[in-house]
Amino acid sequence: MERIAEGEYTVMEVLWDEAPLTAADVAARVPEERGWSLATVKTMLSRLLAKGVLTHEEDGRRYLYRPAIRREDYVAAESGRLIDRMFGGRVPALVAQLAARDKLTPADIAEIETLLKALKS
Amino acid sequence: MERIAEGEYTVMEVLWDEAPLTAADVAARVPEERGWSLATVKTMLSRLLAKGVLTHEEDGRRYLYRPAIRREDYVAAESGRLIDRMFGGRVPALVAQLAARDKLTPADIAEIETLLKALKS
DNA sequence: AGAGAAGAATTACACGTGTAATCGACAGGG
DNA sequence: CCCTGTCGATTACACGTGTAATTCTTCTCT
Repeated sequence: MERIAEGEYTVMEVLWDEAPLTAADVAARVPEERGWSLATVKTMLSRLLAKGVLTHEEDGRRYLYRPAIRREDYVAAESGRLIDRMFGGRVPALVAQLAARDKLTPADIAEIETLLKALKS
Repeated sequence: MERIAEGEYTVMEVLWDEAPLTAADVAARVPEERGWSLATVKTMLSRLLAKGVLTHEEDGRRYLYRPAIRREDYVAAESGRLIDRMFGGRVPALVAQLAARDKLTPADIAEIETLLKALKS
């Protein structure tokens, strides 16, 4: 699967959330903080099309864009890459890391335990 | 903390594993698959120095390089970024993701459970 | 002493990315 | 029917990154 840059990912998020959308609609939904012009958003859309992670269909003289890949798939691929690179592919090493850094609230812990328990049945 | 590119990270790994090292030593320890020339490794070292994540001390007419940041710190920062970006900062969402993708072996599950149990005391 | 090896520093260059501006086509309002 | 705004397409440009080669300096061996 083609890699998606960080800025491009912002655009994908918009479309994963709601699709299909026109370029203008996407621009309107991109988080304020990015402060992007419509032109910038259009560049992103072209590049994402070129990467094959978006498709577009014509709607009069504009396009409606929609994701060509599923968010879960991409997220899974990216998480996998990180776990491989930084934790030797060992998920428990990641969890240990988070624990050591106090990134786990008691609620998180409980939730994860429930989740794991369900897996074993 | 300065961001470290993927190739640069390879070099950091070498030095986190063993330091201080000369440029030639680092080059010798970089994984074969990268197929890097000594020149390339030296470029990486310079850039990492410029980013402030390495330090060097003189040893005769060459340098000995060593990490200026701790691996755990960098790994924590990167994992945090991923979890924020892709899982809205929710660790359980990440774990659920991994579970849904069968990324968790029974051994992993057991290990994580033990880990979490230890946290609650 | 001179030549070659070994180091770091400098320069190179293509590709991806963030961030647009500009261009050319067309549609709708006056 | 023409102007103006709206589209997508094309072009721009600087910075980071992967991947070196070249240059300048100094040490060492003959």
